Amino acid sequence: MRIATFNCNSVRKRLDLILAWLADNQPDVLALQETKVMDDDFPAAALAEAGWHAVYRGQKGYNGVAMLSRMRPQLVSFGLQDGDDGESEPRLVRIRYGGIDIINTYVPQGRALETEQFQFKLAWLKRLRAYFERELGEAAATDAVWVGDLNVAPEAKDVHDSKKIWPHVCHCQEVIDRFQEVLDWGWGDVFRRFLPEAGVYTFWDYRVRGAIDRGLGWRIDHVLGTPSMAERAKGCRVDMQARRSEAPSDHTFVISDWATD
Amino acid sequence: MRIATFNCNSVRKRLDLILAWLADNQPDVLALQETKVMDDDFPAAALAEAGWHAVYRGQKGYNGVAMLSRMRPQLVSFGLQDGDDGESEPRLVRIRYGGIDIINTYVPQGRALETEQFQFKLAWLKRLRAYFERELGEAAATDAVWVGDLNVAPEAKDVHDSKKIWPHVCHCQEVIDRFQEVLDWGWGDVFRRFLPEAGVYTFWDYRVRGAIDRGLGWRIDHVLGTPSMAERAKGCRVDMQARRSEAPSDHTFVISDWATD
DNA sequence: GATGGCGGAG
DNA sequence: CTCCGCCATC
Repeated sequence: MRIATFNCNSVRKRLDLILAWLADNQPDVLALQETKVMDDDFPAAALAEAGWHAVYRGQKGYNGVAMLSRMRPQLVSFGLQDGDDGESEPRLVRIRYGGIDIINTYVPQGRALETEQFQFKLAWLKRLRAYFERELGEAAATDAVWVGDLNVAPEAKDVHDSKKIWPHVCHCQEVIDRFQEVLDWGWGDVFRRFLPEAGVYTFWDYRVRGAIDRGLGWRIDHVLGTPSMAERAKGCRVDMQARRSEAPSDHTFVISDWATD
Repeated sequence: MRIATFNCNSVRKRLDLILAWLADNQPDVLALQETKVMDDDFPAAALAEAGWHAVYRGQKGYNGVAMLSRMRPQLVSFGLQDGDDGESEPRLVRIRYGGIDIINTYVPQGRALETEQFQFKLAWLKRLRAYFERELGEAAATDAVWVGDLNVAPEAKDVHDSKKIWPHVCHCQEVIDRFQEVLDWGWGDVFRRFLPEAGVYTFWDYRVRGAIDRGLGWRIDHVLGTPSMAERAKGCRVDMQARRSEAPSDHTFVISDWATD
């Protein structure tokens, strides 16, 4: 089973890139974030024509998540389901696919430390921990994979210069602590199990010239698994090619492979 | 001598198209309208790299004219030079090239009949007649070519359905009369001398689906010459290929060939 | 429908 | 730097 994640920064702008990537990489599931499209305008027809099923929830201009898969998922749900779904639906989609719960999140970025957007991000991570507890139950008894743009770089090696960047909305103690509380539900970092070295990134700011070649990236896209899934994890890698393409997203694809049982 | 004209609808968006077209068609001079770029941002370097000299005058967002040529023009001037040059400079450029005065204009479109923009268009044509008289002197004694987007479809055959369109800011009696006054200075219609048949157009509205294939165009881009130049005219044609290209302008190239003397 | 400008976001 | 939405122009 191959599960990939990609913050596409507009699914419409990246449609050709995504279709080519799907054809080349043949994942079972591709999780997309920042689709930036209302549901009526999601390019479902073009994806269907290429043989990909899509579930998606978007809004005008920002956010938006989707799950592409070869077959229709067994179950689909959107949002944190804690009473504020209008807000959280374009940030969380969960499918059951091949007997696995796959959760795709686009965690709020948080804008700046002193803003209420940052407080919202912290609260969102707390709500997410509650979501996993409430919706998935015991981690030890669940086959689940969590992927997405988590907007958290938890370790020093997740950024190119931790001291220089610290404190940042994606790399500061409050966010790391809140993220750890989510992990404590029972998530294991599958990305780092296979890519433990420093300098492996998944996002490079458009505004930083030559960021890729200068190694000025961030590891904020994640692949995590419950204990049973962590055991089944066979590999995880980052596809740099897409980030170097003609009209790239500022993120790139992360691909994970899992034993089918 | 080959002189071409093209309303490019943003020289930056059309740069690759223009470079490819120049390489294929090897004009001596290419007149551009609606470059839509401030002078500092004109892609002069990329053109120079391909061996093309450029003179240009633009403004923010709208209008803007340029002349591309293999060699530096002998003389260059911008605007109607009647005291309102700030306005008219991004609409008129004149060069002397190979012993010929070549005038490139982007005549105001005129928005709608009841607007002051339409009155401005009529006044602009009057000012243009005065310009030719004042700046070029006697037509019979002048080797001059006038090209550009004139926003005038003077004859019924210049539009796909004259009765349906009439009266339109580009196809109504007032504009035709005012245009005739400009022609009366001494201009001969070289485009129509070589392309007299109906259904030959240079502009197709983006908003009309399948406009090209359905023949729903306008002939509003012109090539005219003084009597001596009309005599030297060897041919005129419209290049449909560019309008059918991937990311086209709504206009296409008009190419004229002239005996070198 | 396809430009550009602007302001907001990342 | 590159998206979005909105507005204006043609």
